[in-house]
Amino acid sequence: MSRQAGEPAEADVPAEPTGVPTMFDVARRAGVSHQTVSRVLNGLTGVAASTKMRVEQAIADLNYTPSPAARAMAKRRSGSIGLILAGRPDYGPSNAALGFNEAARDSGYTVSQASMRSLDADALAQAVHRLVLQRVEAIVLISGERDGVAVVSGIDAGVPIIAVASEPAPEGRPGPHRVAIDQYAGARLATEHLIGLGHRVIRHVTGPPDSMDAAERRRGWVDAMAEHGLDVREPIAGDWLASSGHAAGQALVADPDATAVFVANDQMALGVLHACHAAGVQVPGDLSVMGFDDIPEAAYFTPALTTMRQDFDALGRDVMSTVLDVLGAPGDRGASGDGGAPGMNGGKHLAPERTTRVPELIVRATTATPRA
Amino acid sequence: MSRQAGEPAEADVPAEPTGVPTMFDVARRAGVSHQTVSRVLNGLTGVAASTKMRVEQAIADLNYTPSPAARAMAKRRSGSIGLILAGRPDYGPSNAALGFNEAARDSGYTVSQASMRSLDADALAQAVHRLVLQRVEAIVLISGERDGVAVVSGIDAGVPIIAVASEPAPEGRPGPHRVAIDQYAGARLATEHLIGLGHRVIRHVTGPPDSMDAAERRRGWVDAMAEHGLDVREPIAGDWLASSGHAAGQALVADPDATAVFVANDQMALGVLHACHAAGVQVPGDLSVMGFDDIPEAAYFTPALTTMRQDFDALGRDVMSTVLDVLGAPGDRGASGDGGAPGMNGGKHLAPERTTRVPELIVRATTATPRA
DNA sequence: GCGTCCCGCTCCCAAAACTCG
DNA sequence: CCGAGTTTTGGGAGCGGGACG
Repeated sequence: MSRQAGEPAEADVPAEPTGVPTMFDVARRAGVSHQTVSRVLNGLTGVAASTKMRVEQAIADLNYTPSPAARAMAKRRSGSIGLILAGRPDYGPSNAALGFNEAARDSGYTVSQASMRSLDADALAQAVHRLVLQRVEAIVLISGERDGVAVVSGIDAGVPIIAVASEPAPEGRPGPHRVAIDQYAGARLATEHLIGLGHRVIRHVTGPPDSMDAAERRRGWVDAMAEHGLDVREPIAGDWLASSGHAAGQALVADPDATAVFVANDQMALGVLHACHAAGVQVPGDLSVMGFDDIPEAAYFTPALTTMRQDFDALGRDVMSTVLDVLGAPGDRGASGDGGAPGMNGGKHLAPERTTRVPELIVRATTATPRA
Repeated sequence: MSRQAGEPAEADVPAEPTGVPTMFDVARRAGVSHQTVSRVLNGLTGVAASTKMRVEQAIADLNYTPSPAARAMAKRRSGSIGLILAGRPDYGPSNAALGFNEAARDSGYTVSQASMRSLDADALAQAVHRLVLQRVEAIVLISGERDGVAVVSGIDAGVPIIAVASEPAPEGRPGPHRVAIDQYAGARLATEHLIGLGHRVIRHVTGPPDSMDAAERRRGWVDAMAEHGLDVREPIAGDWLASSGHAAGQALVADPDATAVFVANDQMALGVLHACHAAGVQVPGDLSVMGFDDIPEAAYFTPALTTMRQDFDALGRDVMSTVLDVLGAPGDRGASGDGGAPGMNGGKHLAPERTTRVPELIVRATTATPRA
């Protein structure tokens, strides 16, 4: 009886709804029960075609849309996935996140983002916690930091966690599900390209120590060199930023032996190029430079950068596909990964291809045969 | 009575909760009623310190966290804001989104992301629609497209919409709330820097026609030139990508008069630099080049790029601050902007500074006095 | 500080309507 | 015309918390 008094006394016909219409409003208008409305809403069978039509008409008339909160409460499923993007919003992560976002939407999931510039352990743990409070059904972590994944593994989130991580899980502690592009293979390809050109002394500029991608790229370089019987020189440490590439470049130009360098990402390669130019070192005449990522600008570096292209968009989709697998596999809800028999992923959603993607070599103008 | 039969006959003591604990579980454990729990949860007064402590202990013991769905339903507030990031995830938008995300979190809001690579009208309208279905309390659009804002203005979302848009609203149709960095002022600063150096023929490479930022930067360039009595040459059309900058650069090097160029963003400036290098045109000796944005790589272009720095992170925070204002101002819930008296924004949250930010000139090595 | 009702929807169960032989 | 078997539909009890009285 909280209705306003003084209404035209119209028997007991419930007044027209004022705020957002509910299922009951629709039901009344269609002359059916709320239950029937629920049925047509969820596409259940057992509703006469004519009734269904009436209900749909009423829904349209009222401009009714179901309340996600009520639905989530009743079904005990939020229908949303948490996404944590930690660190600088670089080309790779941003694009992977976008691909993931679109894939999630296509699968009917909503994505709740908890991004942050910082990648310290506390902040990360808090982000996971906030997402858990939100009752997301899974958490996706995009941040190549090894420690980040470790932090997250340590949390018993109660929901599956899927991380973009190119390194395999450490023995014994499975941790989150891992998805990635094969950095190791890409690095080998890059190094072999240089070797194939005839280079013998190929140096490497790494990414930051805590980056798994950086470690895998370095490992690929080491293995390729070793396999070809080439000397593995001490790598030069970088941090993904062009500035560190610049510093590395200054060290490189002082190395009389090096005829080529495999730089762990394009931004640093830009820095190297800059240093070479400043020092009068010709690229690729005096030094061949190889990048990694193929950011859109790479083709317009001076000279145009030879690099490894990665399909980040596809990576994002792979992540979502993994989420679906994990969510579809009952009994696997929890932070820890597949402790059971591998390969027996019996979810209703199966990733069409679970083979890891490999970066693609894009040859441009910074690599050539070494000087005679 | 849906309990499993065969339980140890233990009178009628409600069984220990099995799944996620609820308020009632907490209440029982603390020996209070469920809404006393609610009170301490919401920090309301009127709870004895001792009781409060018991409740808190119970909460901790049970590891209880309130259900956001239930709360949303009861309070009729989702506590979440929708974010649409449309188009390529470039440096600017990505960082603004990050800043926004962090600010939203700090304000206790959750952000539901609906991003997409495409920026066509339909996709955008659908994104808005999906967000509305999710009952977000406001929608933020980050995408410099004029049409995007137009599309969104046309939708009666029923919730406030805040767009990053550097152009003022067209007369008559206020549309969404607008927040931006002052592109016009930045462009004037850039142009004046060049003029101050002594350049007379300064050309301009624009961003895509539908970009508001591009239009404002162009307008700034035009006005600055005109005010100094300089000839306003036909601008060269670009699309933000380095490739278009490269094409523009090729046209530029063929222009014997031009001694400087103001390029609408750093990526295109990179393309211009590339073209200059290929054509043997010295920068800044023969041609001064000015960029816009100051992406992290700009300092390592060859030569290092003079450009205008924008604080995207702050922009993101400004957006959130505006959202808070709008949400705090009752009676303004709807897609249309402030039809009322401006300045009287009486929300409980007031942006500390609502003055528009201006980009900052970063002088590096691509600009100099024109050749004699 | 506690009882009570309500938020908007889903699920379980039963009632009604219809089909046929 | 009846009863059994099938649809189609409706009733009511939660789900987990918030606002009053």
